[in-house]
Amino acid sequence: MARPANPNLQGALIEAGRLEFATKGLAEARIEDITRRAGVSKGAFYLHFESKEAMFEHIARDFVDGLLRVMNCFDSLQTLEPRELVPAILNCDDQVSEYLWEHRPALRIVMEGLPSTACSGLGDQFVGALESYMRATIVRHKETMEVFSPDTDPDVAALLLTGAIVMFCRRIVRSDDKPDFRKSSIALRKILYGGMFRPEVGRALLDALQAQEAHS
Amino acid sequence: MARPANPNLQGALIEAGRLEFATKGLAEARIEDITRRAGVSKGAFYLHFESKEAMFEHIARDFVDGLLRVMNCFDSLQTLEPRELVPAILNCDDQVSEYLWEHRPALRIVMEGLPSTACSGLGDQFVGALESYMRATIVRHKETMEVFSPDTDPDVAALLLTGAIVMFCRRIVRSDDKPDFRKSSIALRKILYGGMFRPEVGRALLDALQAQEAHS
DNA sequence: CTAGTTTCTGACCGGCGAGTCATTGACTCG
DNA sequence: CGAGTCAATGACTCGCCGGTCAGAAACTAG
Repeated sequence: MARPANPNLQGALIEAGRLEFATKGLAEARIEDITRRAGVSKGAFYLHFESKEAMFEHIARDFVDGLLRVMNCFDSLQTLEPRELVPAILNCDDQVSEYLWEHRPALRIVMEGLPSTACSGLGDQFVGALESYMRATIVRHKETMEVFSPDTDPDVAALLLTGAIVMFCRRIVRSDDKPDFRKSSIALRKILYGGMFRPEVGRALLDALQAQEAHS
Repeated sequence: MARPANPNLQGALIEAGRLEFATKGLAEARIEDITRRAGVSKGAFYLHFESKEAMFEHIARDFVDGLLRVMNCFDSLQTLEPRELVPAILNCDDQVSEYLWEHRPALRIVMEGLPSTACSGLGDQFVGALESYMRATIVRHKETMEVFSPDTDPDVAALLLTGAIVMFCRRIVRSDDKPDFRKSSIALRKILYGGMFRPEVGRALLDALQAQEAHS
């Protein structure tokens, strides 16, 4: 029973924060720049966020949660036959790439290290989450699908995959227009599958990748 | 002909700076903390460095220059027979790992992103330098050595290798005691060689890796 | 020892920006 | 319409820290 709050304010602030943090980082971003970009006064910021760091963490957490949700699509791969596998994998790759591309400012925020006390090692946490997700997925697939060659160490495979993702993220953050994710993803998987999978499975998947490559 | 300057002062400052920057980052590190750690007064800092940023850049550049120098050992691989190759490669891996381990504080500094204006994208520059170094090496080896399978794209191979290195750097920065680099390096190369090299070469190198693995 | 020179010290200054809060004014209800 | 409520404002405060510089200290030459 009084002046109602502007329902878009928090959203506008967060969007402005994403952009400011993405270009300047936590330390260099100024609250007044964020609020100016959102078209409100400085005081309004503190109606929605405890502090600059709180907003930063909010944005980062949001992004990582969303990403992990999207990445769940890899779980559905377990039930597939090898022949259906390649298109399904590439589809997952597309979804993840799309999410990353859509959320570039937040991605950029998260990719920076930040060893400060407040939001200690955000980039680290991000990469760590990716890596353990990849490892878990690989272990599960290794148990249920019999495609991995038996001496492929899930830790090492996870490291390689995560490293590749990190490099992709880097490219996404840096480039101004959308790269051809599909192409890169095929090229990468060709190398990885040749090295990680049982020879017969690897060869089959490689052929399937080749077919997809010609197709697109 | 007057009071002689303390010859260790600059070195002590740099060492202190490395440690402070490594734990707190550029923005959070305080000049007084650096000088206190070095056992000198605040003013002494400005006898040797223009500003905080200048010292930061100095430390980072030093580290990257040294790393690229160490990585030149990969150049000598071109003249080797496939049979001698694996021990030589692992030897190079050891040298690089050793350098990274020795310079952990500086590595940590460089791994953080820093989108600020002053030292824009230090981590980015570092990874970029690594990637283009890897790409150049791969291209050269591809021309002269005939081990790569013809459809291995140097860009993609460089991306994978660089990603792996970045993940290694991350592990080095995080761990308190020295990881077993040799073991990880063998496991990684097993996967990569299976996927990137001509089948006959790949198999030979894989066997050699297996032998090295048993040996250590 | 003294004068001259350079290193090193640390109290001080100034600017900057996070966070505050008295005030304004938009809105609701009766 | 007027009283009451709460969102929103932005001038202000305050602490912090990068950077300075007058002076003390350390040393040398003669």
